Amino acid sequence: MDKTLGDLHPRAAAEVPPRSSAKDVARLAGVSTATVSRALNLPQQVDPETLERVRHAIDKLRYVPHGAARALRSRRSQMVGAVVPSVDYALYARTTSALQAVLDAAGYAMVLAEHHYDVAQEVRVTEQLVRHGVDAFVFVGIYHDPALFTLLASHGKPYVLTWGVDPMHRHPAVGFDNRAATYAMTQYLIGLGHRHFGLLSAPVVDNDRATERGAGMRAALAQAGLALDEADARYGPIDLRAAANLMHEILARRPRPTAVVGTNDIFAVGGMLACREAGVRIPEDLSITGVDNTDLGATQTPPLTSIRTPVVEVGRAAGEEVIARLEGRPGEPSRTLPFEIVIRGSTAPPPR
Amino acid sequence: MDKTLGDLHPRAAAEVPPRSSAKDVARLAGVSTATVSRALNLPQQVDPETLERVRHAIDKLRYVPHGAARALRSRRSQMVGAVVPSVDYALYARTTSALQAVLDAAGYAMVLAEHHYDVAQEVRVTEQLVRHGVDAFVFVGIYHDPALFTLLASHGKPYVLTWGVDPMHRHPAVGFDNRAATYAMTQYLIGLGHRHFGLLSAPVVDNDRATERGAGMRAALAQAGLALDEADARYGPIDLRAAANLMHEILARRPRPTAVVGTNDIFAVGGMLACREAGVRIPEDLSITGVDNTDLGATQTPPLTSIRTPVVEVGRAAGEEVIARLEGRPGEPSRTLPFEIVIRGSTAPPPR
DNA sequence: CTGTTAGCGCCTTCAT
DNA sequence: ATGAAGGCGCTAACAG
Repeated sequence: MDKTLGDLHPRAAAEVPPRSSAKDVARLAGVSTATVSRALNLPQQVDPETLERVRHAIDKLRYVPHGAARALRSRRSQMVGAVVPSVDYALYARTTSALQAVLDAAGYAMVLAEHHYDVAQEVRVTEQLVRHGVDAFVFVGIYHDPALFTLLASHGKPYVLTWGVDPMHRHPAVGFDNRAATYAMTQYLIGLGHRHFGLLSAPVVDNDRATERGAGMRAALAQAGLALDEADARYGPIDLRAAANLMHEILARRPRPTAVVGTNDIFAVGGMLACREAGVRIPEDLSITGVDNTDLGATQTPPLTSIRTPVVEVGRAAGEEVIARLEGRPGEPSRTLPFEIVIRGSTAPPPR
Repeated sequence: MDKTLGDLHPRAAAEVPPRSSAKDVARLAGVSTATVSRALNLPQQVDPETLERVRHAIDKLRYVPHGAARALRSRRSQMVGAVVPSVDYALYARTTSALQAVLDAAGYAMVLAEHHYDVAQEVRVTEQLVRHGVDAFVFVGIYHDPALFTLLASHGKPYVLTWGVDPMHRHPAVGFDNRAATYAMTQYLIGLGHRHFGLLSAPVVDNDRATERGAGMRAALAQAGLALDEADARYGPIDLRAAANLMHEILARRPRPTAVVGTNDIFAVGGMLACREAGVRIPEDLSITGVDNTDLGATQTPPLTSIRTPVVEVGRAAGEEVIARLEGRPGEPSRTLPFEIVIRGSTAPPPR
């Protein structure tokens, strides 16, 4: 029917009945707007009978409080900004999801922004979120542009850093020790007999996770009297194909490393791809390891040795910490969560 | 130093200097707040010299406009709600990321909420976002609780549905034809000679993607005079281990299907895991296919035959559509984007 | 327990 | 090109 079809097109905002306000609810319930506000925010202070009348009016009018007005008056928007490099990396998505669940349960909305590993962009999007009125922030990583902290301080916004530990304890942080993770992994590889290592990493500039993970590997090597030849290290974007291409360069080295550490599972699996293409057998010819213990790594043939990092717990704990600060409770200055090596089929003693 | 350390603790909000307002900027620049507002929103109407003075004052005071006040006054918050089942599914994360980029470029903030495949929860979180003042919405999927549309209509919020097509054109939608995707895939398998099929799917209740993908498979079978025995179909959560367990049940069937269609790559890879565990060879003994063409599937041994769905394009287009509606432009009533079968090593003619 | 009152910070006529 | 003034919807302070 034409009439029906005509009705389907999105209507201009002007044609929509104006949304009802606290005043409308007050009128219908025969109370003042102050009582409506109290019914919503401090129901225990309202006479049960009045409360009932107000609630009925709210339902009838489909009243939903105007968040901006509330935020303006109460100086709290009940929104938290989550600023992450990219949710394309599955593990940041998991942390973000856990954070979202905690915030939602406490009545906070989560505003998400990405900066694609660009510290300047990170400051920019954070200022956008300040502009939009978010009350507090969660960031990924420990290192950030000093301008970011200036911005946060000048607006008095609480924040929590995640996915790392702040050695100086200058900022509240919830995370794990990235350096210790690759340190442990490298020690394990050394224990298997490996002496010649390669590294597949994200660019370390402005990226403390990558920096620390590389440092952990180098520290373990140094402790065993070994060293990483920079010619055996490759840096590139977190992308399977890019990682595979870098791995081909490592495979071309002579002598060739017998163990390659990826700073996360994407690099490691990209490396495995290159090995398949080049006919290099894992783990007989070459051992390879990742970090973050993704499904991607665990389902490879052979399955990838990796490190289970507590990404979900980080998101959850970050949510708790940021809410604590928002509600005036002190919160932990920092929380360091445990990781765990998961040994699978991609590692073995070196050939010969 | 103790003094320094003492300074590291998060300060209570009260100790923070009050953020500067347009009034402060006006005073410093020697103009009225109206001019400050114009300098920000209609700079071409302001004398260049005055503009310069105002901008200088803004920088000096680190002034950031108060979004809530602006939203209250202008009745637009410049925030868009993205309501997705879960960003844990990597593909929704990619769509969300693309959406975020488009919104950010246009000055909109993205508020993210998840509902974990619960339609009632979807209405609940959407109302939360309305409460927080978002101007418009993007949802995943075509089917939703009618109460959701009532809510949106009663608040006059524009919205766009994604990841599917609305056959009735009742709602603006940006997506692809899920049914056609599995239809094409099943036809391809039939062409290889398969006659006995299994299905690994998400629960279809309230999930149009799963429903349509299952329907596409059944339609292709019917067209070839075949049918899916419901005893060869299994439904469960989008989770590798869960999918593997369901696949073990299918593998126990006698006679056993020679081809199993997963409604996405997680199910298919979970299925491959079970086959490895059971010693069933792919593709010699059994063919298996996914949908969404993830890295997870592409890197398996053998690599998974799948369907490249335009998940990034969907996010981008949804952003454009929702912005168009927000800015009063009409926008397309719906956009259907193409998909593409990607044939890899997990499919072959049936045994014997 | 409830009503009255006074803004929160900004944008937007209406004047000038 | 700029200023003065009112009010968006709500909550906090103060009465009663």
